[in-house]
Formats: sequence, structure tokens, C-alpha cells
Amino acid sequence: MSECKVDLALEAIVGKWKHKILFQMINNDKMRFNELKRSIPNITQKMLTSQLRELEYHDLIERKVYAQIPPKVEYSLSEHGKSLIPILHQMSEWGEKHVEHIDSIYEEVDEQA
Amino acid sequence: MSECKVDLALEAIVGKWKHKILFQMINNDKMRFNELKRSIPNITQKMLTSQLRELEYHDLIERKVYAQIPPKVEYSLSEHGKSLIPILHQMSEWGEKHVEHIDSIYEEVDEQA
DNA sequence: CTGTATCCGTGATGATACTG
DNA sequence: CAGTATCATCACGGATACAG
Repeated sequence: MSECKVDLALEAIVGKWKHKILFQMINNDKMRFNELKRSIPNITQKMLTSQLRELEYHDLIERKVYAQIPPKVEYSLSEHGKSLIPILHQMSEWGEKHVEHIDSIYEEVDEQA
Repeated sequence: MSECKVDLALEAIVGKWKHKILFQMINNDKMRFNELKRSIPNITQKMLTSQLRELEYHDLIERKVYAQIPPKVEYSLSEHGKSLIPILHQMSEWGEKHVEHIDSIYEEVDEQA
């Protein structure tokens, strides 16, 4: 197991927005730009664009442009991108357990008002 | 699968240094502060300290202080931290495949001088 | 609709010096 | 040895305006 390769895996999915984009793509086969934008609260056009470009560069997603007016662009997971799904799932599960664990440590006993 | 939980998992391992620290801990049962510092190139004391504190806060590592002069502090993976190992492994494997895949796409055909 | 371009504030990171 | 404290920097991300 070489530690430096984790950097590369992380690069692919971190960045505050990337995994959110990926999750949308997992749940929806094809998504258009504004559809993605609407589905991800608070993301700006700039961020969505740049993150999509990076995901595309890493061949995690595919970008299909329809030559028409008004423009239409569809994004979808690439085959390579789909290989990330198990990891995303595992991280999601671990994250869930993690919250519970943390909650049980830093008990919120001040819920009653 | 809830997407927001991934945030929490990611929080635990990203940050440019955290996963490197975790990997050191995986490979060495107990590590002292300077030992960690030496094993992670270019990390500053400040960064190492802050990242260790965060890992400790999330109960991924344990910090054992020996009351002696000179000071001695040992860091080790907590039980909860060990539950991250499979994910780190998976990410490492995926990272490896990912590099190969990317290389095959952006072919380096300019290796001959 | 799907972007680019620009400007700007903030937080994360780094360098360095100091401390118990 | 194992940190803290302080200052400087710089990329990241946000807001806004513009464009094909």
C-alpha cells in the first residue's frame, strides 16, 4: 500500500463540491448544467464549472455538448467514474457510524430547554 | 446512502496532511511527535500539531503524555481510527488504478530524449 | 442555457522565533 | 522534546458582470 496514491484518489473527490457533484451523477444518469446547479445548494456557476472541468480532466465524468441554440450540455459518470461508487458508498457508511460515535463521545445532554 | 455523511468522512481524512499522518500510524503502532515529523516530508510543527489535534478531536488517534523531562508523547491509532483502515486501503488501490488509467489517456509519448 | 472574466476577502498554510 | 505564538502569503472560493 503506497500512501502517495491516496493523494490522487483524494484529489479526485475532495474540493468541497466534487463529491456532491459525483453523488448527483450517481443518482441521475444524465444531468444538465443548470440541473446540477439547482440540485447542489449554494454552489456558484464558477465553482460548478471549474469542478466539472477537473472531474472531466480526471475522466470521472463525460461531457456531451449538443450543438443547438439554446445550448444543451449533459454530464454523466464515465465508466472510470463509476469505479468510484463503492468507495463513495463505503465513505458514506463510515461517515454515518462516525457521527454516531462522535455524538456518543461529546454527548449532547443539553437538549432540554 | 446519504451524501452529506461523506462530508464527515472526508473531513476526517483530508487536509493535505491528515491521511499521511494516518498512514504513518497504520504502519507504526506508536509514534512520537518528532518521529512523525521526520517521517512526513515538509510538514511544519504547526501543521503537525494542528492536524494531530483534529484527529484526536475526532477520536481517530490517541495521545499519551508521559510526565517526564524531557517530554515524551506517543500517538497511536484509536480503535475508531482503525475502522478507517479499509477505506484508506481501498482509496490507495483505486488511486493506483486511477494513475494508470490517467496515464493511458494522456499518453506520455515524449519519454525519449 | 452554459458558460468566462474579474475582482476581492478569508482561511489555510508556511516561516520563524520563542517556551516549559 | 514537544509544543505555542506571531506574522506573512497565497490559493480557494464567493460575488458580480459579461458573452456566445
